[in-house]
Amino acid sequence: MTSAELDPAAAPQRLQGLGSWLINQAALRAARIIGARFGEVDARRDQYAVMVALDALGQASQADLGRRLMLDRSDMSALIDELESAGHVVRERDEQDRRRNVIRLTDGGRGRLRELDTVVDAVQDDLLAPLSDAERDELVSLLQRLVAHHR
Amino acid sequence: MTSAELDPAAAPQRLQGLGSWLINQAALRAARIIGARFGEVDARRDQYAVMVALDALGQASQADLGRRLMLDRSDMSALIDELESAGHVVRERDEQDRRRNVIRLTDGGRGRLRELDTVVDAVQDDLLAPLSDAERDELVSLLQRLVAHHR
DNA sequence: CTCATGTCAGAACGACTGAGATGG
DNA sequence: CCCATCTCAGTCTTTCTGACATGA
Repeated sequence: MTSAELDPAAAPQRLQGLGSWLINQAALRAARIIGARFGEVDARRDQYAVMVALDALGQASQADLGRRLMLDRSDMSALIDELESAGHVVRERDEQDRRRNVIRLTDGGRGRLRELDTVVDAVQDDLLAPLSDAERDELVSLLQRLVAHHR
Repeated sequence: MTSAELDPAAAPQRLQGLGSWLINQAALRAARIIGARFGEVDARRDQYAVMVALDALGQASQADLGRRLMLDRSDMSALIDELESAGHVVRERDEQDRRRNVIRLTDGGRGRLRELDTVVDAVQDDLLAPLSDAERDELVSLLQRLVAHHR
């Protein structure tokens, strides 16, 4: 009998052994931590994801960003609007394929990204606090395979 | 260079190494699978969680259920309403503490729970498909510790 | 007076849907 | 013609807030 079983207000074992339930609970915790830390600097997770992708790719169309980040095209419009009016990205028509908007990070956007990177580091440390470095790698590896499988 | 790096529409490595992002992506996948499977039998995840908790505890107040399952007590009202009108639970005033509602599973509710258990098994197999049994245990164990730490 | 409980209305957020305009 | 991209308006779902009445 472990001490966990003695917790007077714990979820039932049957749920705690369920991957689907645990993943949802973990995501709930992650969302709260992210919401708190990102809220302090007036940012959101999806904005950060877009900027990371743009930093890695150099440039991308909105549809491409949506596919890579699993964000809907319709939500991407408003998202890019925000980043553009904040001066973090520029949006230009692609002259090779004039349906596309080419999105690129501005210098200001790169600065903002570095700022958010420190926030993300803090989120990671907070969220994964109970795990050792090796365990964090293990968790990341397992989740990578799980996510990669469901696409 | 692994094959994953060659995926033409993959999220950037920087995001894929982020526990918080991966957990959210995994939760998104889980939500879709759960939504699909539970939708087929006209059920939802939170209804299942409540019934599992009641089956384990015998009975519980709404506030207690909310604390154990991380559901807001304001949302618990409508949730219990649904389960009650479906005949899966009964809601009675606690005569020892008349602020509380005592919730208990009905026989019909226990039958419904067994039905949903088979759905949950299918969800687990689908969601955790790419992982071996040992890896599933490892993932569950890591997530348990992560969730337990953030309460 | 305080705190906990249950109920309610509504806000906030994220994910999604359908339609239209433009262009390859 | 068909298909992809972007935009817009709006829905659906889950989570959360604030308020209130009741009662320990």
